[in-house]
Amino acid sequence: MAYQIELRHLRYFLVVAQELHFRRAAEKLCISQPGLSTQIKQLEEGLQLPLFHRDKKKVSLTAAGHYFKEEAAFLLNHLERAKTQLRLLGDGHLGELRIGFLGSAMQRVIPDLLVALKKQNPKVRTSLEELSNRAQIDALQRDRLDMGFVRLKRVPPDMVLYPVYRDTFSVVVPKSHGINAANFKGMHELAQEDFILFSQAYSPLYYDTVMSICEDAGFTPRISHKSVHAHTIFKLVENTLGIAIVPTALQYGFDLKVDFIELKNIRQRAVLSAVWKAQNRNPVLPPTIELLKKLHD
Amino acid sequence: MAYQIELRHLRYFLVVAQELHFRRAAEKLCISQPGLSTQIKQLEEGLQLPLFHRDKKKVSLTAAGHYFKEEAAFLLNHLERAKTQLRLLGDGHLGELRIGFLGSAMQRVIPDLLVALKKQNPKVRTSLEELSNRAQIDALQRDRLDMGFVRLKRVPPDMVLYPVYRDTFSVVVPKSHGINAANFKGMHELAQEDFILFSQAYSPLYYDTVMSICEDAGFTPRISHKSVHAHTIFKLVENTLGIAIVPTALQYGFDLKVDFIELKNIRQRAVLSAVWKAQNRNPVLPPTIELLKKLHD
DNA sequence: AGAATTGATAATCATGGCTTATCAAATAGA
DNA sequence: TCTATTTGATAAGCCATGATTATCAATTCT
Repeated sequence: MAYQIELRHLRYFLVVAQELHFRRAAEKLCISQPGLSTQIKQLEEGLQLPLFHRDKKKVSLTAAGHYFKEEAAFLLNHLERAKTQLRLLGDGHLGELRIGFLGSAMQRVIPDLLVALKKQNPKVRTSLEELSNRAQIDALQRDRLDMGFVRLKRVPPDMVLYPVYRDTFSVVVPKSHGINAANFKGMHELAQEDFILFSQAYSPLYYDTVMSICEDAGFTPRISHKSVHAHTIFKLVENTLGIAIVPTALQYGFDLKVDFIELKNIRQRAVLSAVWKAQNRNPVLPPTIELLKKLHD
Repeated sequence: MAYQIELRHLRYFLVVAQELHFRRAAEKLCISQPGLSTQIKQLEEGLQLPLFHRDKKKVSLTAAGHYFKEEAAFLLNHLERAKTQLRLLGDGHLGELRIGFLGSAMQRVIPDLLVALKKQNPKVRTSLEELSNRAQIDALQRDRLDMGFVRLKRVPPDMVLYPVYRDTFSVVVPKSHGINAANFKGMHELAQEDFILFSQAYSPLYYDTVMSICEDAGFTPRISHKSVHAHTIFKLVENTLGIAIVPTALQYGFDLKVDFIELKNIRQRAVLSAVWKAQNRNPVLPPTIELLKKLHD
């Protein structure tokens, strides 16, 4: 072991890795450039391999550097998080639970969970962030979230997926539309409509499921618009730019002039699942999972 | 923020937390007891809460101390793991990039990438495997591949799709065919031909795209044969069993008696994309992605 | 009480982190 | 091509601070 690595090294390294420029990085860190250079050199000596290519006036990360950047960021983030958890613990709280969710989980599942959690243990603090499926998985992987609420059927192997809410789908039509909940016969009636859907990148499972609904009805939908916001979709429907198929839960919480026709008789369901990392040691997580299972039962 | 926390603090703290005895811990750490005391005090100041009860001649952990012991151990262990990973990487053994690709990527994209990669970082080892779209996604999912080259427009949510090469399509006709590059008027001339295509299962996107090309020309193709190998397709064309539509790049690398008629004036393009798992931590991956983006620009 | 622990404090030493001054190499501009 | 500028690395010195020794107050044990 050449040199003992300290957090200072990681902090400095991260800034250099970001700036790819020693002088700018040094300025950002409020230290001198030579000081920074020696610290980075120490780090490289401690790891026994170079983290930067310094050839031809250009600084760039080596393969090892790229890898270590991830790890260093992870470590500092984890320490920061431990510190906030400690602060809460010191205040008598049990800790903080960082939750990510899709917009469509805000209608029922998330509020129910939060209320129950508050009731069971008032000393738990929660932070909420609306994120796409993809962003949630990413944030969980990096320990920026403790629990996500997604519409996916598979997650990385070190994560647990737990379905919490099976919803029906509903067709969303403008009030002026001839078809409504009373006279609706079946999806086949809608073969000629323009469809407005959530972007496939936002939720591939939703997209595939909607496709299979139409396929079951014997047609391929003509898609006129895509969006990642339910509100946008409803606005478009309201303005007769097409019809939509969305999880039924979305009918609450918006004040718009559209009709929902619930599709009770089709096989597809909109499944919302909780996800968390199996090895997450946040003390608030286990009671929350317990609670989820109890709410779901 | 009172004090900047360093790894030294964590290292010292862990020993004290284990021994619950400052003098013994100091001895174990080969430092003096007063030095250890001040360091622990600094740590507590940095976290803004006490980690030890020191009343009545007995040292014990506070609740916060218990929690922080876990976290500190985790952090140091994680850093150690990162270091050994890096050491392997330095030996060049972990520096392997496993690439999967469609046959049609072998003409340009893959060779270009490999040459550039070798040039930028000669210590990276690469392994290549020709696989179908589906097989590549599967292998990526199981961590058997680091990067794939596919013709797909969507991939699972934990993967990234990055288009790297937009190619035109070409009609492939036998030399003896009346129509050739010089007198070709448009796709509508080929409405009555038999078509030989790549299997739908091999590449759904290719299949759909060819269908849309014919649709745009006002006909539905009559399909006489399907195959998963370009070579087979060309052989069939050569023997006047039909004509084919394939990515233009395939005209290089085969020695066959067929003519390529490039379809420059249609809207469809054969897009080849790189795919990788977002959370893949192979250190060779990031510089490769960077390289791809630079090559593509 | 006296002896022997305990961890905290005080004063001092010295390692090493940081500074300024400077360099060689590469780049940009005229 | 020549100069001016910018890059990161090096050299020498300062000083902050981690660590040391000496000591203390408090507790426990005999």
